[in-house]
Amino acid sequence: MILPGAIHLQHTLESGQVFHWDRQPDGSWAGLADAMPARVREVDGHLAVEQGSPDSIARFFALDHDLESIHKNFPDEPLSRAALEYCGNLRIIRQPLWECMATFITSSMKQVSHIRGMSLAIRHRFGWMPDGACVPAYPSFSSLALAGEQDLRACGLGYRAGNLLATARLLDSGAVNLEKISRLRTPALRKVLTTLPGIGVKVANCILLFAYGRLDSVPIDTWIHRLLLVMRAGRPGTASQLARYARRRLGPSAGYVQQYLFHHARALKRLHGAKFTLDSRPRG
DNA sequence: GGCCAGGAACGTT
DNA sequence: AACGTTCATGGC
Repeated sequence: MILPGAIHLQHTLESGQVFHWDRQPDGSWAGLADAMPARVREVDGHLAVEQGSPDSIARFFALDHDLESIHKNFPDEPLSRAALEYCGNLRIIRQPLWECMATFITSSMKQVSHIRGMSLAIRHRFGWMPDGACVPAYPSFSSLALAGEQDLRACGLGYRAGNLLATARLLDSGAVNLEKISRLRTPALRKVLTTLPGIGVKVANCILLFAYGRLDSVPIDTWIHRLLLVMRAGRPGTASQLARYARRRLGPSAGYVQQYLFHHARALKRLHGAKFTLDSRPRG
């Protein structure tokens, strides 16, 4: 079954927004959607469902996002245009709230490949295997709330283990309900998210963008920080100044632009080994 | 071996 | 409010 809505699966699944999908030897991609096994393939720039629920898969891959309109709103600026040319039809997907939150709590000061490794270790140790799946489902916050910190550290989390455990326990206690707060407007939602252990502004913006579908949210990591400085011709700024600049400069779907910039920049580094001539890592 | 990675928390000015 | 430090782990 071919679903409507253009998509580039490799750009979408290997751009550091989700960490459990795997390309199979036959070229299809295997993962989970709504905790159900899913296998999909890109056919003619569209998504073909080979296993799983088409409705769940369409929702997970956010095939309802109007890519043409989003692309039309990309800023008229060289870096954004180059990124759009490189990875058009990359989609920002709609992830389960807790799974997205948990993986990005573990993301701080880790490379994308490490985040993937930690996520898989947690799935194997604490998760469960749905019938016919290739990878275990991510454990619920209630399951992780029962884990010991040492068991989490054994998954390679280091100091992040305490934060993941504390947030899992908070959610399990009912102090915060991830579904209920989804009715809040973005700034209020961001504020609630940043009260949780291990979630600062950057991780909150990842959750807002990749799970809550707030497409104007811009996570500013080391890569985006450097790119914004290049756009500003090297003019430095505080974190909040750069955030304001990004919102204004990247337009109404700033989160989408951000993801294309991030993915393109990382692809260039893999090809050429170099980053940018302006060196200025974010501090604090 | 030094350096850096999709940062956050906390202390000091 | 703006900086500095510290926090584990792994790859190059």
